[in-house]
Amino acid sequence: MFKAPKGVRDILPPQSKTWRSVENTIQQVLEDFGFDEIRLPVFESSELFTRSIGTETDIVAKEMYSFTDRGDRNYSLRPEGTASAVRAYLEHQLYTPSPYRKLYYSGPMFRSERPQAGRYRQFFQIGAEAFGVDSPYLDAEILVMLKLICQRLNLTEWELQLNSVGCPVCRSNYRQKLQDYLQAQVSFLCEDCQRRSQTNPMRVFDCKSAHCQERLAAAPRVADNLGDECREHFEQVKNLLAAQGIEYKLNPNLVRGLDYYTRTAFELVSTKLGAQNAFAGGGRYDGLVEEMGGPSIPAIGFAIGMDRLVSLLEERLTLPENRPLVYLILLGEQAQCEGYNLLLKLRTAGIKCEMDYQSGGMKSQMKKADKMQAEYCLILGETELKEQNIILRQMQSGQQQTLKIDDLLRVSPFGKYW
RNA sequence: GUGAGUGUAGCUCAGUUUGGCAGAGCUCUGGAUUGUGGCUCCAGCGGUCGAGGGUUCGAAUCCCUUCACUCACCCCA
Repeated sequence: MFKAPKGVRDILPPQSKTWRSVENTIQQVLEDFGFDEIRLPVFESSELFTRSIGTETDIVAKEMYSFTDRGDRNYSLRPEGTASAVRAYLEHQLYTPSPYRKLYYSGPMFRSERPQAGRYRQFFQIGAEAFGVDSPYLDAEILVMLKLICQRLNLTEWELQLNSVGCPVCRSNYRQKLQDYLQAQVSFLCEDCQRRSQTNPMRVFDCKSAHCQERLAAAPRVADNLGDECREHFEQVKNLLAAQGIEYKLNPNLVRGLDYYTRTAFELVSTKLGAQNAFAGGGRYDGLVEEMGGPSIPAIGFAIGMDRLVSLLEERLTLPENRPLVYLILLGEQAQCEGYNLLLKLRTAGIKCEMDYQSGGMKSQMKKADKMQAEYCLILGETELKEQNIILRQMQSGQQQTLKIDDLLRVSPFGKYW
C-alpha cells in the first residue's frame, strides 16, 4: 500500500472546504489593499535561494529539496516565496515605470525538516510582498491588513510580536557587541548557545534554557542598538500602530531566520498552537532587491502559514455539508434505467441529486437517503412506472405525495409543496 | 540529525504490569418491519495484534532488531 511521503499530507473533505473558505477570505482582503496575484513556479535555480535566504541559514544549509535535471542544472523546490517574487519582479522589470508594486501568491513550500505539530515538509503559504516604499506607513499598513484578516476570520487569541533588526550597518555593529557580551558569559551558556554565539549570535535569544535566559537578561538587544535612521523608522511604525489601535508586544528576542530581513520584523503567534506557534511572519527586506542584482528598491512582505492558520480555525468554523437536495430511490431494473435519466435531467437543471447504483431494497435506499441528509427523496418503483408517476417525500416531515414524472421536471416542486 | 512516546477491526481504543481461546464502542451488512429512513432490539461481516527474529509447552503481552506515526529539540510558516 502506498502512503504519502513523510511530512506531506492530503487535505480531505470537509477540511478542504475550510481551506477554500480561508483562502478566499484572505485573498479578498489582499485585493482590497491593492495586492495583485502573481503565480510563481514551485521550483527555481538553487542559487536563487542560497543567494537570497543566505548560505548559513538552516533553510538553505539542510532543508532544501534540491535536484539536478537532465541538463545538469541545479534546482530546488521553493522553501519560501519571497525569493521567487523578487526574481519575477526583476526578471519582468516590474519596477518600471514605477517601483511601487504589491504582489501576493499562494501555494506549497517545501522544507525537509522533521515533521511535528504545525510543521510539514510540504506546507502552504499565502504571501504578500510590497516593493518600492520604505515609509513606515507601509509597515503599519501591512500590520493593519493582517489584523483585518484575523478579524474577518474571527480569529481570537493571537498577538502581534514586533521587533526591529536594523540595517546591515547597525546589525554588524550590534553583532560585534553581542558577541563580546556572549564571550564574557561563554562558560555559563549551554552547548547550543556556545555554538550559536559563534555562528548566529542573535539566535541565542531563542534558547529555551532558563539558565541561559538568566545570563542573557543583561545582554544588549538589537532594538536598543539601532542607528538613528533605523531607530526613527521603528519609532514611527510603533506610533502609527498605536494610532490605528493595533496592539503589539515588543519582542526583543524576535530574530527571523532568513538573512535578508532588515528593520521591521514581526510574527503573529497563537497560544493555541504547539511549539510552532507562529502562523504568520514577515518583515522588511530593504537590501534584497539590490543584492539580487536589481536597482536599490526597498520592500516588505510576509507569509501566512495556512496549515497552522486552518488548524486554529477548523474547530469553530462549521461549514454546510455538501448534501444532496434529492435522493432517488429506484426499485427494479426498469425504474433504475428511468431514474438514471431523471437523475441526469435534474442535475442538468441544477438540482443536486444522488441515486443508489447498487439498487438495494427500499429500506436500504431510504437509509442511504437519510445518511446523505437529503432533503427529499423520490421513489420510483414498478407501481409508479406503470402510471408514469413518482413519489416525492420530504424526509424530515415524512410527508409524501404522488406526482407525474413530467410535472417534476416542469414545475420543479422542491421547496414548493411543503 | 538528536530525544521521548505510541503502533491491536474501516474509526476511537481496552487487553501488555503478573504470558493461557483476539475484545468493546462507533461504522458497515442483514433481520424484527416483503415497497418507506431516523429510535430501539437481534444477528452478522470485519484482524499479518506495524514487520522480522528470539525466549517459552504456549507470546498482542517478555527480549533483540527494524519500520511507521506522534510530540519535542535544532529551526521555521
